[in-house]
Amino acid sequence: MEKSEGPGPAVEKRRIQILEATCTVMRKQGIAATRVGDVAKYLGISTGLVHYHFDTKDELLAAAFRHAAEKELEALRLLVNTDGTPRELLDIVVDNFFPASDFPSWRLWIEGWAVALRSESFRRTVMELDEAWIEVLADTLTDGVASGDFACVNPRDSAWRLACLIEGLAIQQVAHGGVINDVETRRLVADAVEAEIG
Amino acid sequence: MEKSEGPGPAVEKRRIQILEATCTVMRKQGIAATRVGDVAKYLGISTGLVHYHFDTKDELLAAAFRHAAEKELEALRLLVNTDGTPRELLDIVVDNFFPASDFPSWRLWIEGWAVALRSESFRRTVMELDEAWIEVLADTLTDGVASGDFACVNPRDSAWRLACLIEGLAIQQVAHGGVINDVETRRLVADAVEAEIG
DNA sequence: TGACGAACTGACGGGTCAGTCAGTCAGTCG
DNA sequence: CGACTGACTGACTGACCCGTCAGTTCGTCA
Repeated sequence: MEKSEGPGPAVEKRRIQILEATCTVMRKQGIAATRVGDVAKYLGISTGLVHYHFDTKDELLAAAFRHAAEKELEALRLLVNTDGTPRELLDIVVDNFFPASDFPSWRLWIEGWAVALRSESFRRTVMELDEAWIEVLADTLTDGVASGDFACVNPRDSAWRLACLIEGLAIQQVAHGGVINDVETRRLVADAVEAEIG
Repeated sequence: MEKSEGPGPAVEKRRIQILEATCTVMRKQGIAATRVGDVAKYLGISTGLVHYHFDTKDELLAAAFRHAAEKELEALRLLVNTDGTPRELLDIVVDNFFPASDFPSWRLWIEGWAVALRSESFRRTVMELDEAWIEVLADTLTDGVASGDFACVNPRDSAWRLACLIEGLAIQQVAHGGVINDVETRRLVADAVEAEIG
């Protein structure tokens, strides 16, 4: 068998298994409080094995974060890749973005932004994935403008504003713990959406 | 001298000195990477003395964060407490909020939100201070509406939307490191401000 | 002057945790 | 079969760092 074609499927399987375990632990304990030992214990393997697949803890955490974010993005793209009026698709995207729909993910992102301040690999991941999200929103708006459903002056600007608004609201809701409630948040976003496309 | 009136001025002075040193270290190294020893070394004192004034590291960090945030808020309130048209005051508030005007503070806030996910004392501080900021913005808008300068349907809603938009943009700019540039950010905010008060 | 306590020191205990390493074991190839 | 390799273990180490504590200094008050 040819050996120069990189790691075999068994190794790749183990890598992914470790990545997903790391995601689970990160979601439960937070990125900063995730220990290599916790990941190993979760899988019932040794810490040595984790280090066999990932040289350093930082590398492990960054890879796990990217893995989680890419899976989420892929799921969103699948959702948008359906038939539907521009308005329906926009609602799907905004709903998916929404804090309430998936608290753990927002918690991960909020921590991710903080880690990105000091870690180059996190910074790149967070930047790429965050932009990709906004790109999906921008495409949806652009399509709607092309079909005459929406009347944005500048769809890309609208996408950035809506995305950033939702991020900010997510922080208020997730990190602060419900100063502003879910209903109110949805109303604020809905009004902003109307203002952008109206 | 009466002793039951709490700690003397010397002690209070030392407490504040330690708090501000902690802020400096936190700004430079980040909250998570701030050690008690670093604060002590910065002031040329022993770690024991830091613990003499603050029982635990967590208490120190939370108090330092609150101290910094309250000082910033006070500065903003002073700025707004001047004469000026509603429009001028609004510009002052928005400008002060702005990422570019004070990167280190935004970095501290971004980390603060992440820490708030796990720390009750941080959560309270971040929540109170964040709301106070938004309150200042809301008051400015409300005054403008009362005087007939602005035409917000609901000034409080507008304040929340603008504040969250700016927070989201700050993350894009500070954590990601300039995907979106300063000029573009200002334009996005300016357009949103016009839309809200127009 | 001497007692007293508040402010302060610096060495140290104790716990945590990332990463290492010698060695085991199962599967594969010649 | 026997040599070899790659996946894996688990005990260990070395570093880090929080919080403690016995002891020192110094100002104040009786």
